[in-house]
Amino acid sequence: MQTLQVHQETFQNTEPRRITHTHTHTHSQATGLLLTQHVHWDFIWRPNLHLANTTEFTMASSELSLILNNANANLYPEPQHHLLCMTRTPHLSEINFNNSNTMGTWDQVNPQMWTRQNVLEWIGFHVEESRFDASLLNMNYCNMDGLTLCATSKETLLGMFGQRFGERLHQNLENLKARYANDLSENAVLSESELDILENILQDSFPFMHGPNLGPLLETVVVQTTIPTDNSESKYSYFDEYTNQQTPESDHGYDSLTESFQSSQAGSFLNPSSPESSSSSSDSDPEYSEKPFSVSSKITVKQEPGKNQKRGRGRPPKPRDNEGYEHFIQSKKSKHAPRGTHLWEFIRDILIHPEQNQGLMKWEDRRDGIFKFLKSEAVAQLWGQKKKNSSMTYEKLSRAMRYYYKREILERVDGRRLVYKFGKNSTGWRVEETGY
DNA sequence: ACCCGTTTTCCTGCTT
DNA sequence: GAAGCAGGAAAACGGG
Repeated sequence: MQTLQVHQETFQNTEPRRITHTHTHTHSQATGLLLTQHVHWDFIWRPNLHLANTTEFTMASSELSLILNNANANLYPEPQHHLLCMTRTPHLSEINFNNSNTMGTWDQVNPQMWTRQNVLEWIGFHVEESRFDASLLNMNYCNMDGLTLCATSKETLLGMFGQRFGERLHQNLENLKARYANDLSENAVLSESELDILENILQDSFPFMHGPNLGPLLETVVVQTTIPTDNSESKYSYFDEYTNQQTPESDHGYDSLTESFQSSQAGSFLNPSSPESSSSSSDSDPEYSEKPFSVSSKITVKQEPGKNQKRGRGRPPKPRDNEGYEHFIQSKKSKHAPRGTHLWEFIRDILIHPEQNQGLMKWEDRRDGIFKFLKSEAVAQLWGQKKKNSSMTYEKLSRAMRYYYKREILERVDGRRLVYKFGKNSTGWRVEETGY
């Protein structure tokens, strides 16, 4: 058995090609050698801070948009950068360095090593393959890492994903597990080429970081570990992790709307009828959500003053400060930027989950798709939150709504304030489509 | 670089 | 008068 150590200095070195590794020989029954990347958590979630351009933002404050983002991630899967997929403990030999497989990274990785994003992509792949109605998915059940997934019994999977889709997932998972079953003790040593590739990945991942800057951020060690194959061995239990997550503080100073969503998030958004949903799902962005521990409960970002400043027509340019993290986010997302949820989809999703929307909107006529804004400004705020636009108002939102008339996504409802109707070009709201 | 689709912003006039 | 509606105009912005 060999233990390989890549020291922290490796990443402080301005010349990463000098990565060194040492071998120590020990007798061990360990089944594998894992490359563990400890990325400091402040780095992981600080970008979220920057993204949240709201007056006041708490980690738990934007639940609806976060949940919707999760839903988006499922509907429009976004390929993740290698390193961000590696925040748990992937086996180096299992990393798809080419990333050319259209199936996604998960296909090249032992399911036990999957990140939550990998699990999402895997589920998304099967949704596509089986033409399963993704709107029936409970996103909370999709938000688990590979270790937890592998530790989940068939019965539980069936319960989570339904008989047919659950069966399919279970079958495929078993196949994938079997594929990697004999491979765990192999590739314990990094070859020079693998080290080169690792260097490249690190460089790609932190293009704005150079040599010494990487040091404080990355602390990479290679550890010898046994991969648990049993439920009881699973250290990072999905259920433990989420049920132990702290509840949002009540005095965070966010608006009442958000509070109402905080209090309503115990259930699943996409599948509100699911009984044992206990996930908080407060991970705003799956890419940065691989944190094994809770983070501080409140983060406040002050908004710039001067909102009443007179300005010209049209949309002002977005602020371009903080190039560092911003650039990282932009470059990472630009590869395959997801098609964001459209406004009408956002509205629809609020409507089809009435127990989650806390009286923001209601159906006037469910069959005909007629609905009404009950808290118009609150909905606008929420929409703005989703679009990282703290100055969204109902007036602006309604203008966008009116543009839908022409495209027949919405139809006019004359004489009734705050009332709209879904048009023939909208989908996903009908009882036949949602199942409830 | 340019086009296109989808907003976002601002505005005027009208209706409830 | 306030809130909302209607829709023109211009601009932002991401994707192709």
